[in-house]
Amino acid sequence: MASVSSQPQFRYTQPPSKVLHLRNLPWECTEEELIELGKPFGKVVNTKCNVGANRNQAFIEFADLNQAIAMISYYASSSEPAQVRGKTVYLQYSNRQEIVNNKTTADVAGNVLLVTIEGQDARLVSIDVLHLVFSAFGFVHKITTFEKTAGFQALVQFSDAETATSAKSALDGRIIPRYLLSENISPCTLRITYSAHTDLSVKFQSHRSRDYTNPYLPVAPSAIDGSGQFSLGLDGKKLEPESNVLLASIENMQYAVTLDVLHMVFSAFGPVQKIAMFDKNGGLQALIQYPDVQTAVLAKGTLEGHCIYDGGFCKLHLSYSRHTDLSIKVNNDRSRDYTIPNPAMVNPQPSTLGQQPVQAMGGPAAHQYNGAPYASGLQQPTMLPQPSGGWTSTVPAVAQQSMPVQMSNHYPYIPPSSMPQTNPGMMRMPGQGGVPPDAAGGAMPPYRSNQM
DNA sequence: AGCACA
Repeated sequence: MASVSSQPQFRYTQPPSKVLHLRNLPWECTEEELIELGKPFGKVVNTKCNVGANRNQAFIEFADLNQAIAMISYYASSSEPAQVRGKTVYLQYSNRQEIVNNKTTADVAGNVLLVTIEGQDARLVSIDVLHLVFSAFGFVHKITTFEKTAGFQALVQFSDAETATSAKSALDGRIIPRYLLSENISPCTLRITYSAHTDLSVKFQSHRSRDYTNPYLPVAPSAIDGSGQFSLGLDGKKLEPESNVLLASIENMQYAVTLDVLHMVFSAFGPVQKIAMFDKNGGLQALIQYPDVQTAVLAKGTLEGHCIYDGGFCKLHLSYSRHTDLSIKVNNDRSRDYTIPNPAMVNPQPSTLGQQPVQAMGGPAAHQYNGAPYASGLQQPTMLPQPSGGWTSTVPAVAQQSMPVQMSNHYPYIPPSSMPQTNPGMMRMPGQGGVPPDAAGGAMPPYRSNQM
């Protein structure tokens, strides 16, 4: 205990304490900055920053009460207010006598992040979008989401604290990129702290929790029944375990959808290995095989519910197939194995549908897909390294620009002349996971820091 | 801009 100043010449709303309460601090104010601020007045023995709902308050504890008084006194009569990074901070005695527990779990680095999604439509953010966002920093093992008083929250598990830290520092306080969300969803801010968890317990794959280390984990019973087919929508869905093979159903197929059209559409996300088309329940379905699950997830997340042609034609519904490797017996206009090295094996001539000439679409159709092509991240889109550039440069394959060369070799089917106001290469993606408008147009650097 | 504790 320090000797108490017996001179009440400075009366403030709070009785003196060697702990000072600061407010109006800039976000992400560091302990070092607090120490710098207090050092001229005495020995700072403890600090706590990021306090309060807005995390813009802090405490400084001096070794001696007189030092705290000196600081308060100084700024009470100074013409220059106390500042941190040019921002005026307001000081007063704390109503506590010491800083307790300077390090909370939220401050101790761990491999699991506690993410609070803030915003009007926070709970419309799907677990898939979160997965995509956090995968930019490393392999995401598990995600659980839940509703608390703090709002919509998620726990995101990485392999290690370093990866989690890079994600935290890049994403904390940023918004989820708009193009990952439906247009009518208002901006959602991420607030991130560390969780004390080290390994989340995920019993089922569901719209609320995922275990990406175990794609064949049973699907939650609650997610199975009643949900039937495609629940589209903005929030959780995806009832089946992820797979590298997608099952596509095409609704409202006013125009023929050919193998080549499917190949082009799905190649935007990664190499398509095999496609098999078949009729089911009077509609057309297709199985599309990628080399890896991540690519399929990306394609599904982006394409689900969207139409191949403008005007609501040929709407895609995607689910995960239980297949992992399709058996293509013969290459024809309904099925093809693109991995077969000898092109002579492939019959490029659709037999039932006349192949239409391809011009008329303002450049190669492939370019329409520049927004979501795969690129370097192809093999492991979740392994993109590199925290330093911020996630501007690290975000998933969605952001990559380069286009697979082979795209230009494919001939999208052009529907009959009655084709409505769009060319077939142009996907309309109004919904969640949609490619940003610029992306569809080809020129797009969506990962600007100012978009976060 | 007003006192910490997923």
